[in-house]
Amino acid sequence: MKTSAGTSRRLGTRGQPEESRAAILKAAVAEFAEHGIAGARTDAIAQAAHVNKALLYYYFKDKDALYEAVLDQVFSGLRARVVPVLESKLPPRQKMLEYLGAYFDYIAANPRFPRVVQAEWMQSGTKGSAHMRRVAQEYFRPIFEKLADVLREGMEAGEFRAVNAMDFVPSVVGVIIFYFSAAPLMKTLMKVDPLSVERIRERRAFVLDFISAALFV
Amino acid sequence: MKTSAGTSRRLGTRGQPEESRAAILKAAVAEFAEHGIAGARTDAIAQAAHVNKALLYYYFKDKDALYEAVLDQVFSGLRARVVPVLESKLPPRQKMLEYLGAYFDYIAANPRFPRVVQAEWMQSGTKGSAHMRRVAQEYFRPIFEKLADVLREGMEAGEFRAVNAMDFVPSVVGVIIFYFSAAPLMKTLMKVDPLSVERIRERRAFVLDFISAALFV
DNA sequence: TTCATATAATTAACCAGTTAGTTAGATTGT
DNA sequence: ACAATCTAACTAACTGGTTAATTATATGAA
Repeated sequence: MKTSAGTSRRLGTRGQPEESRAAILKAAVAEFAEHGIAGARTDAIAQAAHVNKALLYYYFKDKDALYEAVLDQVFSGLRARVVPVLESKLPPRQKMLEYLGAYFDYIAANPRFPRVVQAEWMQSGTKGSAHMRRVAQEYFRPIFEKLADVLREGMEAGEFRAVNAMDFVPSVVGVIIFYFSAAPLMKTLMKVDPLSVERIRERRAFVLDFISAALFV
Repeated sequence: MKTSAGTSRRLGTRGQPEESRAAILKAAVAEFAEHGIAGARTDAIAQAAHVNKALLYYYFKDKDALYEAVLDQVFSGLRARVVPVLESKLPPRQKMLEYLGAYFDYIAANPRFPRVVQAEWMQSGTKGSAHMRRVAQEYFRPIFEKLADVLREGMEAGEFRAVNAMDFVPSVVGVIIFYFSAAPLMKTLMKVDPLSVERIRERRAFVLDFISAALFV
């Protein structure tokens, strides 16, 4: 139900186009996460989505555009969860905790997302790729700046230790994200499943405590 | 090709085989770091090493074996720096600080290494790839266990807060590594060069302080 | 109600460019 | 001479992307 009022467009459609598109996107997230941008195979995506490969190119311009759509889905979801918290009127300490929790929960609910992002980090070495810059501008900059505000506020209130946002923010992201992208490796190293429900609950508590201890006075 | 006049270092004739091998390996590190394992091009490696592509296959079985050699170089270097510290007789607090510093310095001196590793994380999604397990066994397990010992010791001495090694270790790695793999993105976001010498010095101080605050009582 | 028509959705088959890996031989120090 | 080192040229397989045809549905005139 997405035909909005106004000019009724003539839809001589069969099947559910939205379903196909969504299936493709979902399969693409998995494939890109698992093999990276260069390693992802369009045939594999089509097969996983139970769809002919040409349909990928019917809905998306090319592999790159499909990857871009994947990035948008991942980051718009993150933004939707996290920005409301940062724009709320909580005191800095609690706002930070809420932010950390929201971020963690989003990643925990979608453990393959970090890998999609890592694939993007990878994309081009020293200089940033084309849509890395776009993603940075559209998603990261606003979040980063709001987060820097919270830090400033907390430091002025004497509740936070003195930290540089340029140091603090990537550290937090690293702590949250790295655990999940390293999970397969950890699985081979320990007996415990790093992604079991209890483990994730423990991990969440640890992350909040760890960063609290590092940031709060 | 560089069949130029003059005495430009012409590897390729029967000069130093070790030099050729080393040149290939160095070029491979850069290429794998920049494009990941699937994105790396053997032609590009050969060209960067000023060597015929067939020579890669003279020294290394195939692309995969070359990547394995790259992994070994990266991780044996890390181990060489870090294990002596962990086996020294320092008190836990100082041993931990030494370890963090050594780790950080190794990565800072080779900022592309994290990307090589990320490429490996990526390699296979849920289950670990063949040589990820090997790397884990050969390099990570011993380091991890020694580190867990330090933690236990420090906690028993009442110098460390109560932390689970399974939580603490990947968090530390994440903090150290992520900054470098995110550097290209940060460069587009801030005015400061995240890899300048002063910035790296600042970053080092931050990391030590950040983790100290999070771990020490 | 019926039926031709337009068009969205979907596919099988194909193609051109790329890439890992090979082969057959050349070069060089000893 | 001869083996270690190195290369130009080649190939088999793969992969992103295209094309031409096909199916299903809505629309509207008769």
